[in-house]
Formats: sequence, C-alpha cells, structure tokens
Amino acid sequence: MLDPKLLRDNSDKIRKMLEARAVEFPLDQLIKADEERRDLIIRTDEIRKKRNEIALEIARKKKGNVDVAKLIEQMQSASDDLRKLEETQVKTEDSYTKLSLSLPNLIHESVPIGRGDNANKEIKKWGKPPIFNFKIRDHIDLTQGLDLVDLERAAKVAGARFYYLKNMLVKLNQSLIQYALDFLSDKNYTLVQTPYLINRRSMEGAIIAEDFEDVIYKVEGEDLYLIGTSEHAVASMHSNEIIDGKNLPLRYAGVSPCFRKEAGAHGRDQKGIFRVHQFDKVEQFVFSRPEESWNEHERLLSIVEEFYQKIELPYRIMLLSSGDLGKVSAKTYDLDAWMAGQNSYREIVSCSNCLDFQARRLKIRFRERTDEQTQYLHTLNSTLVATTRTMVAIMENFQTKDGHIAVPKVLQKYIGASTI
RNA sequence: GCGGGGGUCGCCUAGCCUGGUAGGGCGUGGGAUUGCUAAUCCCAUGUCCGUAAGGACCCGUGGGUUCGAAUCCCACUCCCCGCGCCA
Repeated sequence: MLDPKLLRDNSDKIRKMLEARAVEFPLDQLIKADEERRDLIIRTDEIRKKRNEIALEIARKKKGNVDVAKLIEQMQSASDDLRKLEETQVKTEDSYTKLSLSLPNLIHESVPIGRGDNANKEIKKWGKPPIFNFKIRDHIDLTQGLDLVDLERAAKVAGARFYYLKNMLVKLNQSLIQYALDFLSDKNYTLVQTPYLINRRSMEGAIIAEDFEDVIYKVEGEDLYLIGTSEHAVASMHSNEIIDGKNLPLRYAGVSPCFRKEAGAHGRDQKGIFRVHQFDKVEQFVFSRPEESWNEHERLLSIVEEFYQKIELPYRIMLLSSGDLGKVSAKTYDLDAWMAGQNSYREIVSCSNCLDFQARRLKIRFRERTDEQTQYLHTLNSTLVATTRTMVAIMENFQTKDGHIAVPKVLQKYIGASTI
C-alpha cells in the first residue's frame, strides 16, 4: 500500500511506476474512489457533529426536566440521513481498499527499467564455475544414483513437484538449516520458527492480491493459508504494533517450510527438486527505520554473499529490472548460483527492500519517544538459504567422477561426513 | 469440547450493575520553579478528514436494541483459570 497522499499530489510518480512495471492498473478509478471517499467522510462527519450536539442538548434538558420530544425527532431524522449516507460510504470504502491493496510498490531509482529478465543487470560475479574432466551429471541423475530423492512415489502420494528426500540428502537439508541458523545467530539475529498457516489479514499484509491465486494454498473451510515463506509470518508478527525506536532495527532469522502453488510455471523445471511445492528456508527479515533501509538492504546482500562464499558456491548478483521486480518490492537483488548440471546460473536467493509498503498494510509503526508522531517503518527480506535449490547447486558443483558428492567444508561438521 | 473470568487511547487502571462529552497513574517530550541533580506544578502524548480553524472516530471484532452504547442484547475471536481429550 502506498501513501494515499501520493494519489493526490504526485500521481505521475505512480503512473511512471506502473509503466515501468508494465502493469495495467485503473489508477484513475482509484483516485476517484479516494476523492469520493474523502467527500463522504466530510459529509458524514457533519451529520455526526449535528447528532452529537443534539445528544448533548437532550442530556442537558433531561436533567432540568424539560420536554425533549422535538429534539428526539431531530435526532431520529439525522440518524436516518446518516444511515443512508453510510451505506454508500461502505461501498466506496470497499472499492478504495480493494484497489489500493492491489497497487504495486514504488520503484527505486537505481532499478533498471525494462521488461523481463533480459533487462536485469549483473552487479558482480564471485567464484569460478568448476571444470570437470569427466562427463557430469545433473542433480536428477545424481539423486537417483545415490538414492537421495524419490519423485515417483511422491507423485503418487502428493502429485507433481513433490519429493521424498532420502538418506544423506535429509541430513544435508538439516545441515543447511542448522548452519544457516548458527550463522545468523552469530550475527545477533533473533531466531524465529513461525506458524506455517496464517490468516487472510496477515497474508494480505505481506503479499499483493494476485499472488494469492498463483502461489498461496488455502485451507478449505478455514481462514488459514499456507505460508509461501516465513517472510509472510514474520512480517505480520508485529502487525498493529508501535515499535519503540530504540529497538530498531529488528533483525529476524525466520525458519519454516515454504508452500507454493507454482501455478504459472507449467513445464518449467519440471524435473527434480529445483522447482517444487514445498521446501525449507531460512529467511532474513528486517524491520528498519526508513532512513536506514537502503543500508540494511546492502547489509542483507553482503550477509548472503558471505554465506555462499563460505559454502563455496560460485554465484553472480543480479539487480532485477522494473519488469521482473516483485510487486511488493522497490528493489531486489537476486543471487544466482552456478549449477554445473544446467551449465548456467540459477536463482537461489532474492533480497528485497519493501519500503513502507508492507508496514502500511500491516500497520507497523515506530517512534522514538511516546510523545512523537508514529511513523511507518520499512521492511526488508532476503533468503539466506532455500534448501532444495542450494542442494541442487551443491550436488551439481561438488559431484565427483564416481557419481558421489563432496560436502562443502563448512557443512561437514553438521552432516558428519565429507562425501555423500 | 464444556464451565467460569477477562480484553478500555504506548504500558497499568477506573468507568459497565443503574446508557448521556472515557477519568486517573506510569512512561516520554516541552514549559515553570529551584546553586546542580532530585522533587513539585502546568501542557502535550491514538486514527482519519481538513491549507487551517475545526470536526469526526477510537473501549478485542462484527451485528442488534435505542433519540443516544465502553455500558444492554447476540455472534465471533483471543487471553487466563478449572474440567475433558491429547503428541
């Protein structure tokens, strides 16, 4: 949600954003709804004022035992007027809220303008893709050879894009989680394991309406949705709160499984565990002062880089273009890890600054002193590790000639082995 | 799941029975006073509309009754206590 003042004073800025994102949006309709809404507030306020005055008068006269029948009549007619006006007000307010909740976030000036991922900008590269002197396997071959994944039975039991992890891959998965939690814990993050199901209000605070359709699973008959990432549950954790400024920034390490419908992804990455409906993730989430959020954004990225350097995965950092940017994000870096089996860099991390977009929806504010005006804070999120994709990268890059997998050094003490 | 108690403006609390402008304390900021500190007193301290003056709203949420609801009625929700069930 954007500051409604922008609709009035600077709608061009919003228009430019919509154009850059190539998003169709009935902005004029929203501006009109906002105007109507404010007009109705003024009109209903006037009637309420009158009603309050009469009510006061009645109370006073009653004390003096004066007849108030006439005043009560006036009150009745004012209440009737109000009821009628309120009906239209509810409708206007509804359409305003609905529209304003589906308006995407502003875009930071450093974001390249363009459609799709062609316009994404490479910021840097780290590490060198490994060179193999044998015919390499992709992660699907590797997991089959070592009995690490059972896709057929998962398809039978749950459907496509599900998987059973088996044997050492179960341990690798746990090791990545454990290492990631230790890593962030050392950086004084607050560890938080979130609810995996959250209600609609909370979900709406973290994502934009259309994502409900494409990514979010709903529990039938309940006001509950499976989180697509712990970001959704951590963001809403402080909803409707006023945070004491001296506690900022709040840095959380969220850990949870992630559930995604992958509705628009038919045919893409159909095999293996690269694109699946369920995976585990350790996520960084920061509540920050507005003036510090861009520094926090860079900080998140540098922590991510440190992590993948320690795991020794070659990667590149991409700055997403306006067309590729998520609707709630003002600026996003992706970290694409080298995947030897696919001979390309693939996305494993997404690091975003959402400014006050989520905070407005969730009413998360802060202030330094209790006599001060409250302010919306900024929220940022970044993957630290999404286990399935990182495991794909590890398996493909660390494979050995005999079809086994070397374990990155930092993970060895967690998994208790040097090869799989 | 059953029974009982509760949710009040950042925090704590009064008001609810008996409907008529939500009061007090703490914290925080400003001011006054005082060698300094402390103490004391005064003012401010939620949201929305409005350039402002001002006004409206706010007592867990949503309905209802009423001229008028924090207050009465109904439903829901969360917390606490007891019972039941349970990994």
